[in-house]
Amino acid sequence: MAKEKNTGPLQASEYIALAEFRYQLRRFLRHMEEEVREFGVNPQQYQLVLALKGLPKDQTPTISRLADRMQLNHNSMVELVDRCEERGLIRRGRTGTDRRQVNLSITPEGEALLRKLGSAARQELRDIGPVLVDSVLRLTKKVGSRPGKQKTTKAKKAGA
Amino acid sequence: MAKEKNTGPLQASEYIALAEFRYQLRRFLRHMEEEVREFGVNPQQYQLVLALKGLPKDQTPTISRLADRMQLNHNSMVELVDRCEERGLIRRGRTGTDRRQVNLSITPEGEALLRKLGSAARQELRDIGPVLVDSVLRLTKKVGSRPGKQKTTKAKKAGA
DNA sequence: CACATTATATCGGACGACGAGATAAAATGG
DNA sequence: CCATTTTATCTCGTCGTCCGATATAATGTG
Repeated sequence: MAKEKNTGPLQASEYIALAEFRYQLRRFLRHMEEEVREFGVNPQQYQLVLALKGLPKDQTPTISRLADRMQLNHNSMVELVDRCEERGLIRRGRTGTDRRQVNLSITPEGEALLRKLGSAARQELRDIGPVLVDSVLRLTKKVGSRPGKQKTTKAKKAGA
Repeated sequence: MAKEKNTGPLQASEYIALAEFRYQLRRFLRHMEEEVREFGVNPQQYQLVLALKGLPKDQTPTISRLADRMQLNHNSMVELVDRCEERGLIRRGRTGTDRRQVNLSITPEGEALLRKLGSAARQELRDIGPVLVDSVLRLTKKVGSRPGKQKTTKAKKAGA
């Protein structure tokens, strides 16, 4: 049974699980990227619009906040916002209270993009989600219970 | 309770869940990136070594295979292999059977890197894994069952 | 008002990914 | 066995994006 939490060096099966997790993750991300590109939008731009749309209501949509949400530096976010604004996906707007801050909002075109890609994202996640969850669980739950066998059955040979 | 599979346009709560999923994902990826960089290695290089280490035994470690595993184009993989070889993490080796193919292998230095970062990866995943799983499940299972409450409360304001 | 802090913006440099095209080694057809 | 096609890897030019450093503007502090 062996359900130790094992904190030492990784076993071969763990490396496999970790690599498998990354593989599935990349497949998901890449598929979404391609999906996005078909609408003539760069992946990061879509991510920003999505981050804006999905920002919890108690948070203000400033440059810094979004930078944190996308785990980018402020300056990178400024540039990303520039690009998104140029393509008409979002808008800048200054707040009344603090004129340093920028309030970002989504344009109708941005909303349209979200609608088009939203279903795809959900579908994608439905397809690959279980595999992702499986990978994570196998890595986080416990190790060594049965070092030999794994009921993986993952999609081998993706694209290329 | 509303447990419809809903295939139509996304609801506000779904956008939030989707954005939250991306947020947590980025946090995980970025944290690992920083961890890797502390060892003077570029993230992608570590990923390649890991992909190599975690490659199922029935697959040959060629350029193309690894390119698929990391969801890159062949040429991008060639360049990545170049960089990894220069830094002494992996080695190229031609096979006897088909001299077009390249057989990649991990150097002792590469193995050392894996050992150092393996535990970090596992720890990382233990920390953030449940949140990821939660996000995925909330998006894939059904929607509207518990729209109000989320045990989010995670570290707002991560980096910079 | 001098000074520090916060929020955004700009610029130069660098890295990595890609497309297009080149090479080398098999496989295939006659 | 040679011509042709296919497969596997490699090379090069280019572009997008990220980052560090630095600048500007607004706000806060004493």
